[in-house]
Amino acid sequence: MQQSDFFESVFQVVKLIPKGRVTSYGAIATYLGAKKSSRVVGYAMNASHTIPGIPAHRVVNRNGLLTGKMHFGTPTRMQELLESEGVQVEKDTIVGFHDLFWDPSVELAL
DNA sequence: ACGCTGACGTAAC
DNA sequence: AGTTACGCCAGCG
Repeated sequence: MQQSDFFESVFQVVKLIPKGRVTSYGAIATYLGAKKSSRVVGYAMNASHTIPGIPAHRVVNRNGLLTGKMHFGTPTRMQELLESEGVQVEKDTIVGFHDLFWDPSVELAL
């Protein structure tokens, strides 16, 4: 495997996201020290389809919007998974996103 | 081999 | 306050 060091790092962080918590692409990018590469983080998620154990549904954009929901096979799959973990989702947006936000640069820094 | 696009985010206008 | 442009990197036409 070893897609790219950046991809690999992203996958590691995503896999560390606790159940019932969510994070943003930018948060991961910033944690990796490349906040400008937030786009690449999202792109890494796309590659996560080829790798098992990547809860990509726990990763949303800065607005808490399920931008990648359409990539889960069904447009509602991502929302279903989040709600299944206790995350309230309304209109494809995570309710209380700021409260459920899991920042790797903070959580992993401890 | 070259260029466009794409699960984002920040800055500028 | 809303819209447009740019940066980043890899996959695909």
